[in-house]
Amino acid sequence: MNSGKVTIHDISKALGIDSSTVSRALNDSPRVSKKTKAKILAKATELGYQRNILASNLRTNKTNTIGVVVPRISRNFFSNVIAGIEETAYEAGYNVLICQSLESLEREQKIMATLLSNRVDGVLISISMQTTSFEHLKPYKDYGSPIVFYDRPCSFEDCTSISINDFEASFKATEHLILQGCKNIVHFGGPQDIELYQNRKKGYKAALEKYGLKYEAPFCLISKLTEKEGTSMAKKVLKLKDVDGIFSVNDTAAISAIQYFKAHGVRIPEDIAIVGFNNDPISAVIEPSLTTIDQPDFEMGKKAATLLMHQIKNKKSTGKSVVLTSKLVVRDSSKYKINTEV
Amino acid sequence: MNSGKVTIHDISKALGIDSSTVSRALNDSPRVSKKTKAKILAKATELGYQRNILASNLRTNKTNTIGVVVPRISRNFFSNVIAGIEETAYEAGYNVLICQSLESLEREQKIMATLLSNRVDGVLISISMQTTSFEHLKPYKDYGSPIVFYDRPCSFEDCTSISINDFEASFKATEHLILQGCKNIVHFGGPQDIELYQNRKKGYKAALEKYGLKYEAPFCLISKLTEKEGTSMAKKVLKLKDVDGIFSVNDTAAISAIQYFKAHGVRIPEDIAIVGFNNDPISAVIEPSLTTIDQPDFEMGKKAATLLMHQIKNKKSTGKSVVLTSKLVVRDSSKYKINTEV
DNA sequence: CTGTTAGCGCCTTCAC
DNA sequence: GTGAAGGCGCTAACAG
Repeated sequence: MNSGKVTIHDISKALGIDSSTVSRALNDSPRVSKKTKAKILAKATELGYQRNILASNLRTNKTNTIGVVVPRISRNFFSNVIAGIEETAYEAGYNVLICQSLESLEREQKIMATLLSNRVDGVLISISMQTTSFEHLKPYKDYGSPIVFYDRPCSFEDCTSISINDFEASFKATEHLILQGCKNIVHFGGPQDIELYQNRKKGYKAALEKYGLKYEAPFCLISKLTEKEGTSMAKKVLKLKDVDGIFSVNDTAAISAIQYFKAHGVRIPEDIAIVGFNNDPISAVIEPSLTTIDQPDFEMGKKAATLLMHQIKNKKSTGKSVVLTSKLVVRDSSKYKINTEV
Repeated sequence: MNSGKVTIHDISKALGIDSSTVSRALNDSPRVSKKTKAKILAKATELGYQRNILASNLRTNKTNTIGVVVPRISRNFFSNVIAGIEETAYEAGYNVLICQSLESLEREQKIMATLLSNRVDGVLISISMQTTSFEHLKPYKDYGSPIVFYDRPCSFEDCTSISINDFEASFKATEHLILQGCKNIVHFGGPQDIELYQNRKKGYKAALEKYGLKYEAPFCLISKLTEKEGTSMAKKVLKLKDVDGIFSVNDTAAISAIQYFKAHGVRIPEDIAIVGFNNDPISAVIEPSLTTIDQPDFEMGKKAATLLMHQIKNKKSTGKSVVLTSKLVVRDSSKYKINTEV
C-alpha cells in the first residue's frame, strides 16, 4: 500500500479527471458536480489518499497550527491550561505546537523565531519571568499573525491578554470567612514585590473593610510561603488573640499550618476556618474540608485558544483584555474522591 | 519591514548571485566560498530574511517535527514525560506536536491521521486504555516513519517500546524496608487485574523470598488505593501483629494511612517504616521523611525522544524494548523544600 | 565553487 | 462544471 504517497494526480489519472477538479472535490468546493465528487472521494479512499498538508500549507500560507509558549509544562497550573488549549484547538481542527521557555528569555527568543519560521497561524504565550522587553515578539507580529498573552498579561501593541482577577478571588475568599462568622482573620501573604501577591493582599483588606472589620498589621503574615514558613506562621497564629479564620494565598503554607494545628489540638474548621489558593491537588488530600480558591486554568486555556482562533480568522486583534474569575470551592469531604489511577 | 516575506530570490537579486547558491549558503553547505557565504548571510540579516520552512519541508519531505500522543497531558506523570521529550527534541532542533487521546480510541485514530497528514517525522505514543488493535497505526508506519511506544508497551510490527520495570522497583522498595530491619511488612496493593499492580505485588513477594521472610496473605492488602481505603487499611494494619513496615504501591493510600497512624500515636518511621510509589508531589508535603519510589518520568521522555530521533535518522527501528529503572528516594526532610511559586 | 533546470503537491486564477 | 497553466519557496541533481 502506498498510503501517504498517493497524490491528487494519481486520482486524476485513475479517473481521467483533471487534478484541479480533484483538488476542488477534495476541498468540497460547490463548483463540482455531486457525481464526480462522489467518484473522486471513493477513489481517494480506495487508494488511501492522504492530503499532503505541507504542500497545501505552502500554497495557502496557512498551517492550521497554533504555537503555545509556556514557562514550564509540568507545573500543574500550566498543564491544565494546555489541556484547555488543546481541547479547543482540536475541536476547531488546529494543531498545537508546544514550547517551554523554562523562564528563560533566551529560549523564548529562539522559540519565537522557530514559530515564525514554522508559520504557525497564531501564538499563545505566557512570557518568562526574565522577559521585560518584547523585541523578540515584533517580527512575528509584523508578519501579521496574532499573539495572545495568557496568565501573565502584557501591553504589547494591540495584543489581547487574558488573566485571572486575583484581587476579586482574594476578596471572595476573605468574605467567605467573614460570612462564616469569623471576626479575626489572619492573612498568609506572599512576597510583596510580586504584583500577584500584592493584589491578593489588597483583596483581603478590601473585604475586611467592606464588613467593617479593622485591618491589623500583625494579622498579616508575609513570607515566601514555604512549608517551614507555614509551620512558623501557624505558631504565630496561636500566639495571636482569638484568631478564628485564615486566608492563605497558597496551599502549601496552609497545609503545613493545618498539620501544625491538628498536632496541637486545634480543630479545623471548627476552631479556625481556613481558605487556601489551590495551586495543585495537594490540599484536598490533606484536609478535604479545606475551602479553596480554584483557579480557572482549564477554562483559561479554552478561552485563550478561542480568542486566538477568532483573531486568526478575522485577521485583527481587539486589544481588549479578558479577566477570568476564580471559583470559591467549598468541598464536601463526604463526596470527595481521590484519583488513584497511575 | 517585510520581515518574514523575504525570499531567497530577493537576496539572490540584491546580490546578483543565483538563488541556488543562496540556498546553499543559508544551509551552510561546504560548497560555497566563505566570501560569498558571508555576503549572503549579511544580506539575509539585513533584509530580515526568515527561511520559509513550509517550502523547505515540502521539498525535503521532512518536517523536523515529532508527534506525541499522550492520554492526558495534565496527569503529573505524563506532563513530566512531555517535559523530557520537549527538552531533548528542542536541543536537537525538533518541534513537538502534542495531542491528547483522553483515553479514547476514536480520538487516537483521528490523531494518527492528522499526524500522517502533517508528515511528522516520527511518533511517540502511549496508547489509550481503549486501544486493543493497532490498525490506525499502520498507515503511518507504512508511510515509513518510526513509532516508539512509551510507558505502555506494545508489540506492533518492529516498533520499540520503552517502559518502567515495576517488578524491580517494588523489589527494591521491599528490600529497602527489610534492610532497615523490618520483619513484618504489609503490602498495600492495587487491583490485580491490572498488570502493573500484579508486577508490583510480584516484586514484593520476590524480595520477601530472597531474604527468607514468609509471604503471608493477610499482610497483602488489596484495594483500589483511594484515600478512604488507605485509612481502612491502616486500621487493619494496627490489628495485625507486629507490623513494622509497609510497602504501598501508591502514594495516596500511603498518605491517608500515615495520617491515620499519626492520629493514633504511631510514629513514622520509628514504629512503622513506609515506602510509597511516587505518583505526584503530594507525599513529600505530608511526610517529608517518607521514602518513595520515584518513577523516571522525565528521563523516560528524554530517552523516548532520543530513541525516536535516532530511528528517524537511521530510518530503521531496532524493535528492542527499553526498560527503565525507578529510583528509591530516601528524603532528607531537613533539606527538602517545597516550590511555592504560583 | 557557481549557475541551470526542474520539480515537491497543492491550489487558484483564467478560460472554455 | 471542468480543464489548462502557473507558481507558493525551496532544494537537489546535473553541468560547467
